[in-house]
Amino acid sequence: MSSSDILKKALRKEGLRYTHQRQVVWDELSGSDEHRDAEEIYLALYNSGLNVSRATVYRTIDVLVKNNLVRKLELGDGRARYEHKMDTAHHDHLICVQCGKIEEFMDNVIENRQEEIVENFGYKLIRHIHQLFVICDECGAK
Amino acid sequence: MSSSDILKKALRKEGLRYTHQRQVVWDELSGSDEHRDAEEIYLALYNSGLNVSRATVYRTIDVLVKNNLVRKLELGDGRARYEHKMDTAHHDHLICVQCGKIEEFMDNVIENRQEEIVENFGYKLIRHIHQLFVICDECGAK
DNA sequence: TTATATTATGAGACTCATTCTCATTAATAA
DNA sequence: TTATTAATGAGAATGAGTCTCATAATATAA
Repeated sequence: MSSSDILKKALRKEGLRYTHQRQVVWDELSGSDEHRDAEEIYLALYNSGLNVSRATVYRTIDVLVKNNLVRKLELGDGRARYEHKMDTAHHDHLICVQCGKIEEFMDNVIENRQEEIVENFGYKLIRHIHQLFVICDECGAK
Repeated sequence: MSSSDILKKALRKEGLRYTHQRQVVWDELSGSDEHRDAEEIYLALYNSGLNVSRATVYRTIDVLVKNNLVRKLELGDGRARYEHKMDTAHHDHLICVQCGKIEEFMDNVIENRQEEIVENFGYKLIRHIHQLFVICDECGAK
């Protein structure tokens, strides 16, 4: 299924219209594995001559997040980062506190433990945030 | 060691002055096990007739966080919550996505796994955020 | 204690990411 | 096509948090 088919399907499911702006925002996100904030997405489009307003970038990202095409990362620095979820398995993140580099990790032991913990409380797990703030090899070498 | 001795010690270590405002902000935080935001702290003081400015509440909390007397929680909703760290062991949080209730958990298996993961990357773990967003028993019962 | 030096506070201006408003434009339905 | 309705753009508004600077309070020296 092509990038535009995926988007169209999600929009149809939500009863939303397929627009040029929504496509280019989705293209920008799905075409990179970086973890960028909304302004970076906006500027990348702007610098490609694609004038999508900031408001529309934010609105489109919201739609993509709601439909599970994009993941929103809150790192606690006031700017949310976004990553597409095409062909990607679930993972969490390591963030270097010095250089800001973001790596991904996934650990089944932890995933299972989480479920057990929540179960013991008698609760239901909806989602989780697990971020390991580190000093990466390059920054630590100095 | 009394609440004010703890504060005085931290301030002395930082070369900061011991003031009435810093004491009442610390009293407010250390006297409750809730997870409140800066505005709630400010209002609690205000309603007790203690007029500490918002700026000073923020500045004092920063000092307390830096000195490990208070922990800052970023839940991704744009408002940081704070909890005191007096007589408390390390723990992470469960947050009900419906009612906002916050519970604490701690799991050694997960703690150890984190260390191993970071080690495998050749990185050094500085701190972590682990939040389980759930539907709690009360909200799930409906 | 009293004077002096220096830090802390308060009030409100400011910042910055994000959301909202509303007139205009574009996509879908008829 | 046209009519209907949703989406967009521009910039105003919001809101948590930070900054400024004149004034007040604390620590230091005498």
